Amino acid sequence: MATLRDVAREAGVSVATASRAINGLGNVTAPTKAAVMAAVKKLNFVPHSGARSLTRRKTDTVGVILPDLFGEFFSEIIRGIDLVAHESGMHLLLGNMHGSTHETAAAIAAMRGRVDGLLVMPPDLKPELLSDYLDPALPTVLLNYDAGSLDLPFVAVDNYRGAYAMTEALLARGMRQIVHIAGPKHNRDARDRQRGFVDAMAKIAKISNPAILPGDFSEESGAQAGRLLVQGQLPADAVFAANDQMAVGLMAELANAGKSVPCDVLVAGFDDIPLARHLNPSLTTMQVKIDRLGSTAMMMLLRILRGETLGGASATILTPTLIARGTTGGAATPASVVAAGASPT
Amino acid sequence: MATLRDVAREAGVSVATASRAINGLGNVTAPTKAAVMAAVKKLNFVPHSGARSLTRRKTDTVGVILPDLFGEFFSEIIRGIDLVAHESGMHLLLGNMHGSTHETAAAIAAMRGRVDGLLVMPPDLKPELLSDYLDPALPTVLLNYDAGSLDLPFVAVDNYRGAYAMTEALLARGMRQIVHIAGPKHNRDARDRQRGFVDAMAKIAKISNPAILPGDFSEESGAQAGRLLVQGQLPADAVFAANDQMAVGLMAELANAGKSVPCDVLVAGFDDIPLARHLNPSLTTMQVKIDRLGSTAMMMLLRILRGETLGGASATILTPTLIARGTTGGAATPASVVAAGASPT
DNA sequence: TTCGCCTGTGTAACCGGTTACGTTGTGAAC
DNA sequence: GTTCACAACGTAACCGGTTACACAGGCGAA
Repeated sequence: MATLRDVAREAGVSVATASRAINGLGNVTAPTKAAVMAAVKKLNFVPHSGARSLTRRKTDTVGVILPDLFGEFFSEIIRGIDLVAHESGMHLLLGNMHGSTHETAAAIAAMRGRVDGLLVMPPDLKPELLSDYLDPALPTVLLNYDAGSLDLPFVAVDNYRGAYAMTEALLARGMRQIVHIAGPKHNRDARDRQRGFVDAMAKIAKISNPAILPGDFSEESGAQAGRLLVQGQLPADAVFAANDQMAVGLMAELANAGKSVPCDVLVAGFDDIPLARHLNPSLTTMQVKIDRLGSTAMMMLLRILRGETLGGASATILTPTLIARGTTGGAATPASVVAAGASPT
Repeated sequence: MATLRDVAREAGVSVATASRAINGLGNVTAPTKAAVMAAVKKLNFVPHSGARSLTRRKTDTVGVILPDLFGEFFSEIIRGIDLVAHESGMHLLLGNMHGSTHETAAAIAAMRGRVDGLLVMPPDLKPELLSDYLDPALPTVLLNYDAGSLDLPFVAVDNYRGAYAMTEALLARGMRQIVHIAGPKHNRDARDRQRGFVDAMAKIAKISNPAILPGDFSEESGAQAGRLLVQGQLPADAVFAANDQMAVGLMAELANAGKSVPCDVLVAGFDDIPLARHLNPSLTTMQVKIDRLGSTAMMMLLRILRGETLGGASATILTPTLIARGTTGGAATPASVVAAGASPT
């Protein structure tokens, strides 16, 4: 592989001149520059970004550290980040904390010297731990995590208001026996959604201690809740699942038991996964624009890297929007609707 | 940020000794090593990977260059790659060619000095162009691309045999008027699938020139094909779409027209996207284990990086497996089946 | 003519690690 | 007591770029 010295020798100039010519800095005559460029072409020289980043003290790369997340959520976040990063010529270095606290520390440490900034999504991590791992000198934006006491910029989804709005909508349809299927206990999103549900029930319908079934965001846990419901243990005219996956499991179980949605019971989810609109009936849900989460965070990071101060914009809260579909008898999306996104092949 | 010299000074040793102690090389007494380690802790020193990779001439990073792919396909590939990379302590640098040839060259060039090897998925690129862009000195494995004349290792899906097998299965059910919805003309996968279909029809049922409708892998193009079919332009007892997305669009259109699947017509797809099992009826399809594609490629790359020769294993072909579901009246998967994969939140 | 000043270019010191090689000191063998 | 081998450690060169600074030459003004 050709180095800058090779190019300089070939062009008959010094490395300094070659560097200046290549980087388009001033103080190089046109003929000299042409000679350097010819040498570059001839040796097909590509600057060694590792070496360059050593002196420039910037890598044009941001580290993205995500938990063990697969599926649409993961790829949408990356897509949002990439969209913005690409415009600014930044690269993405992926780190995975694989669900373990120890790995999280390792993933963050491994980024040193490789990245200019960090985008971290630590769903189940305590803020104190997080601040131990994070390098204060490395600009960092948190994804889907309210840093609270920590003074770190973040972008998050307003799960509370989303759940509140969905509950309000169900109540507005006259439902009163609304059952909530909760997410994992330790998960912040799940807790906020549950709070939103409980508060809406209390404030709007004056119902305290509404029915809540346990769940863990998995399809199977939604199915379990469904089995409890069809056994008639719990009267319900509507079910609000803390995410779409559980709603899917729930609906399958209801269908097995001959229960009709939305005639016998309304169903609502949260997230608007691509599957939601294809269910039969299609699923009413709160739409979270996941790619926006990534792109917003990346934009914030870029501004920090440019030395701008975020000021009041150091925290961004994205509000989800309600998508009324068939499971609440709402505007059923025609089955022929065309899903956004490219084909998988 | 503390450097190695800081650590050495703090521990009262030379940089060489500090480096040896930290990297666990021999020739360091226990007390010296302890002193160095104490200094490391005190200054919380983390080696600068950029500088390290400059001398070591390895970065412990592989570049992953993908086309503009979103959704499940994208994330499954990454997941497969990450699984293997993580075990070997390798990092992933993401590059996106954003669908343009020019960007592809840029993405590859930007990797120089940042990565030890490359995983590239260039679905619509001509081999000649590819060889221009690729650095022969940089170990590269191609994803889902048979390099043909180029002598590059690759891992691909046997689209031909998959399509052949699916067609064979439809024929075995007594179908004879099988219509194929093709994918984009320039797409290799699509072409191979079409060939598999045509050959199976010819060899097994002695039917030449079977009916083929155009498509582009999008849901909408599947719906268009569906509209043609319900207008009765073309007699059909089965439809084999070149991917699942188109099958989804097709089925929606058939349902709109009151056609019953599988009573009036059988439907089959290709890919087994997560949605497939949730359709009503559930979709018969060829299952492609996408994560395997990524993990296999990564394993091949690792072997090359370790200096092993791949020998005969320089090309890996993954064979898809037929999943018979409701749309062919086959073993309908119970609706309550639990989907694999984590929840999106 | 001499003194600046400005422009184009070269020299060499970095960036933060790794490592070849040289130096020192210790104990065993003679 | 020498000699030698070997282990522990230090010095400095290097990886491949960037860039502060020095330097040479050309030009206009005094």
